[in-house]
Amino acid sequence: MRYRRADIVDRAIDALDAHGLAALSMRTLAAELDVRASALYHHFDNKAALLAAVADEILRRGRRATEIVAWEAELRLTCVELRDGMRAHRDGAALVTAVYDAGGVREPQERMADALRRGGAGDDLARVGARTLLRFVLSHVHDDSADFALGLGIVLAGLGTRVP
Amino acid sequence: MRYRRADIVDRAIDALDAHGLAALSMRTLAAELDVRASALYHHFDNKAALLAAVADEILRRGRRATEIVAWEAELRLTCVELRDGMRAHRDGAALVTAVYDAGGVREPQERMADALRRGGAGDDLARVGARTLLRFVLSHVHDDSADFALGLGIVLAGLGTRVP
DNA sequence: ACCTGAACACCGTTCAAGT
DNA sequence: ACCTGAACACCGTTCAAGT
Repeated sequence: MRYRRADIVDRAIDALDAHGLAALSMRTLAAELDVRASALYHHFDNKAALLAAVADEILRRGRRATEIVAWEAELRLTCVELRDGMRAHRDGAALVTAVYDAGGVREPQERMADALRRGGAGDDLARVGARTLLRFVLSHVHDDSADFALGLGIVLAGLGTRVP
Repeated sequence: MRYRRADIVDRAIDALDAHGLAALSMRTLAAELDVRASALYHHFDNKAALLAAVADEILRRGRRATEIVAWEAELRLTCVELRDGMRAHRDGAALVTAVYDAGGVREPQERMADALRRGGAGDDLARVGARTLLRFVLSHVHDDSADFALGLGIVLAGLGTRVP
């Protein structure tokens, strides 16, 4: 069989759902594709690059069409969308967090910073607020939904005391 | 040489400072102690147990005597202490986060929940607020101090809108 | 363009045996 | 009580060679 990058990413997401992140090695993924591990290096520089592509695809699939609403509602919706996207796959949060920590998946954070600026926040507040929200989501993915909503409300209320 | 658990934990912290978490394998640590890797399994069940002991020791060393103060100041101090403890060692944050995610190092979170309850928060708010703060600290360890203080102020202000 | 085969330099963990 | 020696079943990555 001959594959393209997208085929490998698709299969990696399947493997993630089936066996989890700890079991997603270059060798096991290659075996699922009935190929040697070394073949994957034709498509990706290394494992980190492969995981980054997988994280991007997971978040892309989780994204819904977003209407322009009041900044707080938009931020809340973005956070819920992110959480849902990650929860749709086994170890999705662990994977996205690893890639985020390595400098990837910056788009959601920029989207939230834009929303804050549209709401009247200055550059520093928009930047720090967006990062705080993004990290809140990453670290609370596995809380139950009530706790997540309560914690998110706390952070948004804190932002509300500082956005005009 | 014959060692005790504490000797191994001390050497692991030295190795962490010198070479980082990624380089801290059972084999490299054993080599620094001039011992085989298998000897470490006499002292710890597995690598996760060893890392948990290292994380506890890092946080214990980072803890300063805390006076009883107003709940917000106490929370702020606790967060700064945690951050300082982790920043004192290379990959300290990555290590403590890994252990926290595995269910370890619950004491700081309990301390913050107590502070919130003393401040008048209900059980749910104390629990979620403490977790939100703990995770804020874990995920902002490497921000510069101004950004950390600003973000922490946001979360504390949010709590302030809910604690009587 | 995409893949194989073989190798290199590692891992965590187990366990009988030594002192 | 603490450690060795040897093994088992893995890793990520490289690279010449094949089609």
